[in-house]
Amino acid sequence: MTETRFDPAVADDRWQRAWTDAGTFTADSNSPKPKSYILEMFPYPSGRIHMGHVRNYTMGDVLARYQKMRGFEVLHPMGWDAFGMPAENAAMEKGVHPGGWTRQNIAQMKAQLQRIGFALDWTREFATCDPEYYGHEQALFADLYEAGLVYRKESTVNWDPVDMTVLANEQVIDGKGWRSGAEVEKRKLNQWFLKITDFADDLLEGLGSLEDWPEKVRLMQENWIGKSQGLEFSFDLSDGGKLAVYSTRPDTIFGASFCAIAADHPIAQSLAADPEVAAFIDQCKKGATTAAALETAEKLGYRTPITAKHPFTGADLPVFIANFVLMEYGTGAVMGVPGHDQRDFEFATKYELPILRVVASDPAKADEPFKGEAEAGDGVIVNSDFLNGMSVEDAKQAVITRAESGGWGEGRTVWRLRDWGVSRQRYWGTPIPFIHCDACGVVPVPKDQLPVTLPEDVSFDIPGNPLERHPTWKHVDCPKCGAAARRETDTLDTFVDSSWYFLRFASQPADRPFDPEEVAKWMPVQHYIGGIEHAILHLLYARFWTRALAHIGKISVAEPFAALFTQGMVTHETYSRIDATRGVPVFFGPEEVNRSSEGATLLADGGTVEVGRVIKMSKSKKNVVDPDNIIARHGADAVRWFMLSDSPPERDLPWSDAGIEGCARFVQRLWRLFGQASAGGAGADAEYDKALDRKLHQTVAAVAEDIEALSFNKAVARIYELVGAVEKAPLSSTRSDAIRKLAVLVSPMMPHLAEEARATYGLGTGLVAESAWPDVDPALLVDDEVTIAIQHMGKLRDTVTAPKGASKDALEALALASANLQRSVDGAAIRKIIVVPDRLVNIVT
RNA sequence: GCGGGCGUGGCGGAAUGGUAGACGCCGGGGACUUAAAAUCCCCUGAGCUUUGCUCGUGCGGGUUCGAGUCCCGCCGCCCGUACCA
Repeated sequence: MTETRFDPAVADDRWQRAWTDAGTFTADSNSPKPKSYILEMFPYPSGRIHMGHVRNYTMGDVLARYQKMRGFEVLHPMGWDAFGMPAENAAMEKGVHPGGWTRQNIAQMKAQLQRIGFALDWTREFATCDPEYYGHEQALFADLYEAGLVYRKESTVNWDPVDMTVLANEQVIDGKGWRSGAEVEKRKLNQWFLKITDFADDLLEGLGSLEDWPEKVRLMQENWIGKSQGLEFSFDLSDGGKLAVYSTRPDTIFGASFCAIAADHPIAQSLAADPEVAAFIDQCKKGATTAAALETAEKLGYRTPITAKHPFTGADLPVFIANFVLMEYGTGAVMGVPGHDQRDFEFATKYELPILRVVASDPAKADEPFKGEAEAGDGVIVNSDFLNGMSVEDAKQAVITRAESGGWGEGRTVWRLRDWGVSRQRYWGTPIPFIHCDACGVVPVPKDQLPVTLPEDVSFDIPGNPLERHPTWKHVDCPKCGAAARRETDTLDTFVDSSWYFLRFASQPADRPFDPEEVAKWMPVQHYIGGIEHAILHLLYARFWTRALAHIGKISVAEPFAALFTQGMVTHETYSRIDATRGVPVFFGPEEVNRSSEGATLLADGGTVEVGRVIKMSKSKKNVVDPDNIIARHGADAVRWFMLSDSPPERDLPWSDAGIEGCARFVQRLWRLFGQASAGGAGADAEYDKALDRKLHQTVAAVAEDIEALSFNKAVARIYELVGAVEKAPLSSTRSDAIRKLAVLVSPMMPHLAEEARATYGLGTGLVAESAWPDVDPALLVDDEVTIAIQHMGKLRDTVTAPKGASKDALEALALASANLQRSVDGAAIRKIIVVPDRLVNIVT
């Protein structure tokens, strides 16, 4: 046979059409087969598919194709998380409509995904900006309102005083508005909230059932929900009033040396007649609202004339207004224990307040000075009257008991988790379906009037919410009394859109968000794959929506995702030069640079550029590789193979040209091997090659195991080994059989190559994508012989071959017969011999 | 600041507490070729007094017959931190 090359430019398109024509990946909910729902986090349509998407969807694709070969009816859908800020930014910068921009991006990205040959059921595609989708979302939101899970309250936002608009945290840079450069202020707005805290206990409990979630994600969610037992109690104030505080560390109450209240605490407000106090309160309003900004900002306080009486010692503690205390948490006031809380320590140091030790590593160290920081750890209570000698836990209980019997406080379970603020003062999102009437108050839009659609005629030439300033959109009649009323102009957080999309993929009736019976057939998602950056918010919100919908009887599953996998990023080295005049680095893209093993030069002028760290691909660092170019050059299968090779899927994957070229070479190497399928083997028993057959069966079993564990890099390594072994094996029927099965084995990763090889070389009938995974003969999985390590004092001295399952005595004898071992032992008395069957013998002298 | 994770050759990585470096990339040598590409074969952690020995999994301790793996304390980097998605 003349040697040919595999041509992905022809084959990729041919097989993508064949799968579409055959409806290979269209999920049938009425199939009698067991169901498997494979889902990757749907993309935001930013414009182009990037390598991170390719990696994410390749992993899901391998699973989907593999599961299909294992006899499952697979649902593997794709859609678009299409609302969000980038569309509005594009509208501002380019003068386009967010909807048009988004639709164009979707069309482009869909075509890109199709060129990679993903086994997706495109019949279920939708975008969250489809009025049909967000209309159903509005109906669900109204249902949750009816169930008492939606309410309104004041909360703080970032306010740009120049642009007169709310800023997202991302739009606040170093405490300033990204466009205006003005110092950001905190401002209060009346906003919509979802009662996720009603489900705090359920969401925490539920983590225990998520055995196939990464331990780290469960831990992060547990800490985020943050259940803790503490004490709420009141101080008697010098002005005759009371100050309620909450503490998770009542055990340290004897260490309290001050109290601190939030700037918008009623007591602070009551003192605001004093211009100094008013000025301080104003100062506290400066800055952004993020936890990181609040926690790292310099601790500032204003000492009020009021003092608080310590409930045990009777000491008068100064009361401060402080910028690090938030009205939203607990009671908006805290007791300051500088010795055992880092924030309090910094505050006390600045304002020269006593720093008392009430916890020590042991009672003898009750007077040990602090080493420049608070000690938040465990220990024994000291300097604390009746608590002395107790553990931290016992002391907490003792204080709570004493407060409750004394009637001045009580134990309370509190959660770190806060209710979910879903209001956004933006255009490109789901309109919140409510109407404000002066007479009737807040009235939901009747369901037969849904969807509340976004107006098309909006402008983005000035900052702020276009819905707010639209001439007619918000002016409506009250559905209840018919009087003139105002439509809500806030839209929903886009995390709401992504909190139930997996249900809509499973079932898409026109008149309802989903059909519970159809949903029950597919849910929960068997494998959910996406980035670790979603470990908390998206995954917690989706879990909450699922539980909330179950709570109001819409569905019967409690947890949406049976198994979760968080994949790493695709990274690339950076190329830069320092701009001589401005002193800042100027970055260059990989296509502008000639990279050799010694370094890199700029194609434009031949001068050297600095090769920087390997970091996440980003436009600003220009270290982006476009999947389209790579697919055009090497074909989809080489890219897919690269995405799965080398790096474990949960870790970052550094992109390299050498790597993708190696993958493209391997595709051709396999193609050549597939061409040898009919060489030599006539099927006679004499041609049976047991060693090769064993390798084949072991590899099939191991690759299946690796895919199921999503250890794609190990599956890839196994396949390399098998390919090497088949290439080296003499011609035989076993070898031909191995080649045919190899095409099936690699097909989840390299589906186009597998189909083309089967069709060209007659390796089987029908589509590989619709074939069964090869069977494994368990008898061939076990080796007859094993290599035994011979150690002296834990150091390797020799290896010997022994029959599998050899007795301890036999292995001991083999070890002692080793000349290398004897030389090392050098006649010393043997104290002990450790034998690990089929593994090693360790001689201890 | 707080919560979580990661750290192994030149590079990506493999390794139920049991032979550290499988597999791939890069690099070196060779075969084939008029030549190149492609392909194939061999070598490739460091060092040494090289039948073999010593060192070596971010740093410092510890547990163990035996530690990349378990424990304690550090360092560095990454993710999240509630209005980026």
